[in-house]
Amino acid sequence: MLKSMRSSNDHLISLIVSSTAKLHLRQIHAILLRTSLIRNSDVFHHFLSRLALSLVPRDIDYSRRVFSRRSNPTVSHCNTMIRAFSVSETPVEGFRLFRALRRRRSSRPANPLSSSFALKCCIKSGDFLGGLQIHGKIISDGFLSDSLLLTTLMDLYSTCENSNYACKVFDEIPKRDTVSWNVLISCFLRNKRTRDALFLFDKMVNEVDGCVKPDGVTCLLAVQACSSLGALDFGERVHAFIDQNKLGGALNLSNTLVSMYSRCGSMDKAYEVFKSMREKNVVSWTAMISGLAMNGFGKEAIEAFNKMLKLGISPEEQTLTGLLSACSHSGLVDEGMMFFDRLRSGEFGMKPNLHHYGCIVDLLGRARLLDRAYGLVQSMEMKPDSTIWRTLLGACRVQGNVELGERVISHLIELKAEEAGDYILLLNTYSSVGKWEKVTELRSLMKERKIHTKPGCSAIELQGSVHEFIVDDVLHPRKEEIYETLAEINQQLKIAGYAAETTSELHNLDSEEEKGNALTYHSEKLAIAFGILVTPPGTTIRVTKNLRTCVDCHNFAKFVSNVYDRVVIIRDRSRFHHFKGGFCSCNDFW
DNA sequence: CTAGGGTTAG
Repeated sequence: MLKSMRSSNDHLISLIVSSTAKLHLRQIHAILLRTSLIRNSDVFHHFLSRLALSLVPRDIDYSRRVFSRRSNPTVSHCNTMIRAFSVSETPVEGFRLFRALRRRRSSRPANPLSSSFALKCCIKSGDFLGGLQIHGKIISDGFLSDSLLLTTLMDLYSTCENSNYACKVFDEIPKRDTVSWNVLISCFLRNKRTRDALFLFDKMVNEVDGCVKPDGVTCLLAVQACSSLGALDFGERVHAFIDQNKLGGALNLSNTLVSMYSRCGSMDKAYEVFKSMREKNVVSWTAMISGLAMNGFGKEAIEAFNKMLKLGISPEEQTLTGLLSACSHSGLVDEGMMFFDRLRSGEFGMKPNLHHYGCIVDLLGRARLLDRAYGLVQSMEMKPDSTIWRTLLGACRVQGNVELGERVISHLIELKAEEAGDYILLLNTYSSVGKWEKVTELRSLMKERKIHTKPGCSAIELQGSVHEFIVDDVLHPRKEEIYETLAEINQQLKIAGYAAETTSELHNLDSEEEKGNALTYHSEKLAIAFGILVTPPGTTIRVTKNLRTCVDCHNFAKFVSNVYDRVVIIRDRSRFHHFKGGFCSCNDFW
């Protein structure tokens, strides 16, 4: 009798486990209620996890209802529910349930899975304090030996931007495996410790920690790190590692490679990877289109977009952002407006978002149609954000439109989103038309409001290691040689007709008094000088910069590319400048 | 009162 009952339960459970459709589960629910089999803890557990975790789309309300009707939920039942909340829109509920569970079972420690799922709830809801509480409970429950749990804990500190704590937890993990390493790498990546992330990758490759080896995820993270640093050599090394160890093939990894190569200014390599992919999705196409856009291949980006449509792949919002930015970067005004109109008509199944408007504002600004750009911003159905205004401000700066510039910055101030860079743009607008009294006025205002500029930072990669420079850098070990080289370069360039422009571009507020004689060295100049110093003649110099390159440095790079016969590639905040023989690929006005 | 947990694309 008992045996037959168990076998009928088994049958039922296998039925539950195999169902993913909501309707199906509802029918099963009805049967379970009618037969009272729902009371069976085992059956209930399987039913709940199916309903709460496997159902797509998820139905958290239904799950919550089912769960709350259970009179004596076990720890497993609660865990399932906490886990369901951790991936729901209301993760706070999961944390609440965790606390209720612990109160109820005060005599015995909860099982480590409860803490794990509750941690995920805190991570999702950004509840750092709740996470800290759980950390305390992990200690008091004696779960510090649970490597998986500690890995989740690291992720908590990672999302709370506390990479030092994440490191501490990492050191305490008794058995570190590839995933723990990956979480630390992803932590460094999220917290702008990109070089540390690459350092860890190297350590893993060299098998510093026993037999822990990089896997596909490690490589994906490393490629992302290279992408944000613009470290092409390192990226190629990681790519080679992927091929050698047969870790490639996954769609997300290939997509990341495409993006990395294009963000490192190597469109050939990006296309090579793209072409070799057996399967491509929207993300692949978007990566390719955005890459082409960034590198100034506007026509090719449009071609790629049309081909994607032809293949029946529907674009996403980011695809359109890439396409429209391609049009603006390459000065394809008519094409850009045409795509924008099609977008607005609803042809692509979406409405223009802020990024799309931003691209068009940029497009119109570059085409010197400032009034039209301003009109468009005012006609937007959503509230323009600071980026939109900032784009417009950039256009004002290029065209020396003081009036509109002032109006735009008042919008930014109204949004309480004005940044130091915005004041600099306005400052440069004033100085470009010679309004010096306004410049002085604005400067004292900035001093008064204690507005500090973000330091420019440039990076250059040499033999796989990345060297970073800030304005007037004095930290680099070879600073003497670098400054000597820079002085020599300046002399050479002067002969060729280069004149440093010290009046209209003032990134550094405090440099006014020094301006003229000893001029400030922007980080990109230092990086370029370093490149000239340490690489053999003819080597391409690749520099990555966090801000927008100023007119003077842009000019400087042009001359260097000619006088020293080098290809210089600068990655700006949003795009690439390829300098060769005294010219730049960009069609900006300078 | 066993089951069940951690990282990852544009």
